[in-house]
Amino acid sequence: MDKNELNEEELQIWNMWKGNFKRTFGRVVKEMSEHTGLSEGDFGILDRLVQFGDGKLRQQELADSMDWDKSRLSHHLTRMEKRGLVVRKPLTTERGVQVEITLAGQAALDEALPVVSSAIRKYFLSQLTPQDLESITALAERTKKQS
Amino acid sequence: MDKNELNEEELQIWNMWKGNFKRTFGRVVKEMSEHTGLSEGDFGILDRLVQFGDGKLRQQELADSMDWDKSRLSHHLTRMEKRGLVVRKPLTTERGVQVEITLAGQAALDEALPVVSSAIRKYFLSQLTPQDLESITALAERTKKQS
DNA sequence: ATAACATGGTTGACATGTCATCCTCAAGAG
DNA sequence: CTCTTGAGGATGACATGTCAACCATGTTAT
Repeated sequence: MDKNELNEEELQIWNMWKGNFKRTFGRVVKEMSEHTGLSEGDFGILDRLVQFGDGKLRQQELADSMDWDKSRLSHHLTRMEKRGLVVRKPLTTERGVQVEITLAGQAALDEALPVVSSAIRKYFLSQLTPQDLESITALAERTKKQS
Repeated sequence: MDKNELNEEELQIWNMWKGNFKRTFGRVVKEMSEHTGLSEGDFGILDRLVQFGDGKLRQQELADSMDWDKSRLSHHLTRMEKRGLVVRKPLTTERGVQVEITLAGQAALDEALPVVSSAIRKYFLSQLTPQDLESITALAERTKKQS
């Protein structure tokens, strides 16, 4: 048995797993962006601002919670600021930058939340069996611990 | 019960599923790109050229098999051609363009194949239980059939 | 034949991601 | 105090993705 190359079934599993994610995730993101004009990144940022910081967060904290590096976040915030979704203010107490959601940002988020929820239900949750739930949970645990 | 917003567990499932994919898939892609300089798109294109067309494919067929639109593929091929991985030639028999893998492209693919296989084993296949296999297969079937 | 339409591809503009580099400011080490 | 070091960000260059417009060439209807 060849240790290197994947056999047909192994390749199939990989391709099904990848294809399923891209299909489903793409549907959810597309439904949101078509209905609200927000991208996945936009939504993640706005959502964290209100969930974790009551509308404002330090830039570095935001980057950590998104699992983005500081450069990526900086670029994205620049674009979002230009669209009026957030503002950046220097911190007074310490070094760093405070990111705050604007009224327009809050409005966009409020509009997006139900769309996202229903899309996740329609394209993802509704397709899951109880077995799938177990599988997803356990697998996520396992890969999180990997090197 | 609120039909719109997701409850805590539903949100957890979505986030675990999404997080697991991005982590695992990212590890595989990163391992390949670090070892061979090929991106995910590069690899998919080169692999299909040899698997489905013995080294050459019509551009539109390639786009279909990648599930990419023609624009995306056109841009990507332009960059790959510049790096010497493929060449484009007008078809003589009919309208359209023939994409051919070059020697350099074949060499890059040969180098990448074992790296990709071992990365998929290490980060993905090795983490799967028999239950996971069933779950992945059945779920992929279900979502493929969705609207 | 010619007008309408579909197919196969390219292009430009812009959004998103990644990487390396640079800048500023703070905390310690000498 | 000066020198190094690291944290927090910004920036420029370039790769990747998306969308709409464009162009050329076949096909079909009238």
